[in-house]
Amino acid sequence: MGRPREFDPDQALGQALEVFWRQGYEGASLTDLTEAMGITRPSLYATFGNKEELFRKALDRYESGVMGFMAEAMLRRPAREAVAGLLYGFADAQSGQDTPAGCLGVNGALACSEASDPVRQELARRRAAVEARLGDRLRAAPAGELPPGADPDDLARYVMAVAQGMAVQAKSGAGREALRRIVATALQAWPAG
Amino acid sequence: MGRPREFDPDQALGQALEVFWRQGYEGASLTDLTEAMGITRPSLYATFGNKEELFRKALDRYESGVMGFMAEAMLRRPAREAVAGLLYGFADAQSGQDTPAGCLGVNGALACSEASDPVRQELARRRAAVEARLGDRLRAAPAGELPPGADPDDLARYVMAVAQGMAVQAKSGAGREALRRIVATALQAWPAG
DNA sequence: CCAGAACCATACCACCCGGTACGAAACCGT
DNA sequence: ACGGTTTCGTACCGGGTGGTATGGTTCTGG
Repeated sequence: MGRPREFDPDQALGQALEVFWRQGYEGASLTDLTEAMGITRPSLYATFGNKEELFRKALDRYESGVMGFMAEAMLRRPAREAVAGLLYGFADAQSGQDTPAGCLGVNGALACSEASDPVRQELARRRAAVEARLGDRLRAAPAGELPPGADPDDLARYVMAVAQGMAVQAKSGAGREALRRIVATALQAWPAG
Repeated sequence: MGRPREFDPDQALGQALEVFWRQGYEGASLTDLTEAMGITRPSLYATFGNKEELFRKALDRYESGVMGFMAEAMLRRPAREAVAGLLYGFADAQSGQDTPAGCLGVNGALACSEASDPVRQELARRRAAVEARLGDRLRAAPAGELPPGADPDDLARYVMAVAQGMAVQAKSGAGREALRRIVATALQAWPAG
């Protein structure tokens, strides 16, 4: 019972995700968020808790939506195809025409003040989780699928570094074609293509 | 004539650089800056203009100091050695024990609010300048020094992406050894090593 | 020894931040 | 139609932001 809410929480969360994606965690003010979501401040707090919880929920949605391609890409074989699928997927996700440039996780990872340290640590944790998943995937690959003498964890770290570097460039204006060329060059480190 | 200032502007600028490096442009408040510099607000404004000009001066100092190794590294031959020198130099600069983790330029490049858009654009411009310099260096290399079929601009973009990716990881806690392994893996994309 | 100039320190400005108290409005069960 | 409950809208809170006005202090040139 009681007065029904006049907005769709899912759609509002989507708008919040876009604002966070474009402006980062600290760069997105409550005014920016509520205006984009079409919601008043108290409604935001009643529905999503506070700014940090709203960000975490937006992050969940980002991972399960925008980054949803990862699960499938990880399964590809041989291992080089999985890596290629991941990198090209990242490149496309960071350069979508209807989405902000760059990566939500990377954008929020660097700056700014130390007040948002919990958020930064959460983002670092999630990035580390992806890196670990990739390391597991590569470690499970049949002998011969990896570059000779390469360590799976080193490869995973390298792939993540390329992805994060692309995120920086995308945020600075690099287009999809430029990112895809980076991926193609990066894959040269993986012979037997 | 007049009362002499009681601080050394060069040393104060060095302290400001460290604060900007660690906390980013927006993350560094005037209180943080003045406390680290041992200076009052009006002294800062009288000596350096305003926060943005102070940041630009810190950036100049960063490029000529911390990034000073680039000029020498660019001259190495063959071209692969120049790239290796750059990447290992970046890795070390981003993981110094007495300096903040990560890269001043990358830290400020991503977040946060759009109020600091001029600063972001300036940083993007400087990064593009480095990329262009590297592209010129590679384009001038004798035939055969580059990977077969590789475009110099693509290579330059790739190298910058790896460097920026390392900056993200360094800011997230990656140590010097981890960064150096990324460089070693990245150089696998450049055969004939 | 004094006048003018430069610097230092305090205290303040308007503005924006994340977060909330409170009353009015809209709904449901009875 | 009415009481209870939930949401909405406004207006506000303390605190921090970048930036500055003002007055006292310390120096140099004459």
